[in-house]
Amino acid sequence: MEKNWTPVTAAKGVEQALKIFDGKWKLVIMFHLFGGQVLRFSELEKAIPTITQKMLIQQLRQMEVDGVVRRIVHAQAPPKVEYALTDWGQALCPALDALLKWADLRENHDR
Amino acid sequence: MEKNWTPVTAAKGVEQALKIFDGKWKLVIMFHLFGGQVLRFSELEKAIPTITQKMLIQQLRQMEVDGVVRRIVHAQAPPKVEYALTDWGQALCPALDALLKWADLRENHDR
DNA sequence: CAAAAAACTTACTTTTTAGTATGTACCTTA
DNA sequence: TAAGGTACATACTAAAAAGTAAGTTTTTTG
Repeated sequence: MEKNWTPVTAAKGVEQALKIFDGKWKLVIMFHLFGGQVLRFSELEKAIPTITQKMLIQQLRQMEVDGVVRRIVHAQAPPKVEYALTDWGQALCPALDALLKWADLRENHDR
Repeated sequence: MEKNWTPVTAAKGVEQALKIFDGKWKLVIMFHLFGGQVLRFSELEKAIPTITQKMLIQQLRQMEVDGVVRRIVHAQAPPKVEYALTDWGQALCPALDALLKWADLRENHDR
C-alpha cells in the first residue's frame, strides 16, 4: 500500500522517525548495541566516557519507551541491568547506512 | 573503498549528516523543493504559513552553506530570489525514504 | 560495622534553539 | 510624494535540551 505524501506530511513522517534517535547520545548508544550486543549500564558508561549517568539513563529510558531498546533486569545485588536493541532498533541500521552514503556523495559533488 | 567504522566514528558520521537537515524547518523546506522545484522566498513563506521570516531565512542560509540549497538572485526590483535544491540535496530523498520505511516497520513489530 | 559497587534520582545551572517584534533598502506605481 | 511589494536584518525574550553535582538504595566483602 503506497502512501500519499504531501511536503508537509512527508516532513512530519521523517521528523517522527528522527525524533526516535534525536538527542545528543542516542546514536552513540545505538551504534554500541548494533549487531546484537547486550551491555550493562556500567559498560555503556565506560564505552562512552564523556556521557553522564543522568544523560545515559535519560536517553536509554526514552529509547525503551520508543521501542528501540530493551531493558533486561537481573534480580541481583549489586544490581545488574542490561540493554539491547529490539528487532526494530536493529532494523534502523540500513537506513543509517543510506545516510552515511549520502554524506559521502558530497565529495564528488561540488568543489 | 570500505570505511572502518567504530561505534563512535559511525555515530559521528551520521550526526554530521543529520546536522544538515536538523532544525525545526529544514525538512519541510526540502520537501517543498524535492523534485526540482524552484521557489521564491515569498512562495516558501506562503507554502509554510507558520514559519517566520527569520526562521525561513536562517534555515535557508544554513542549507546554502551546507550545500543542499542553491540561491538564485535575479537582479530586479522588487527583489526576486529563488531557492532550489542542489543535486546533492535532491540525492537525500532515497535516504529519507529509507527512514520512512523503517518507521513503518514499527506496526508489524510489537503491540 | 565500615566501605564499596551498581544503577539510578533529584535539584539546579548553563547552553542552545526557536520565536516575537520591529526596522531597513530598494524600486515601482498611483 | 506617499504607499506598497520583496527580501531580508537585528535586538530581545522564551522555551527546550544538556550538563553539574550531589544524594539514595541494596547487598556484599573485609
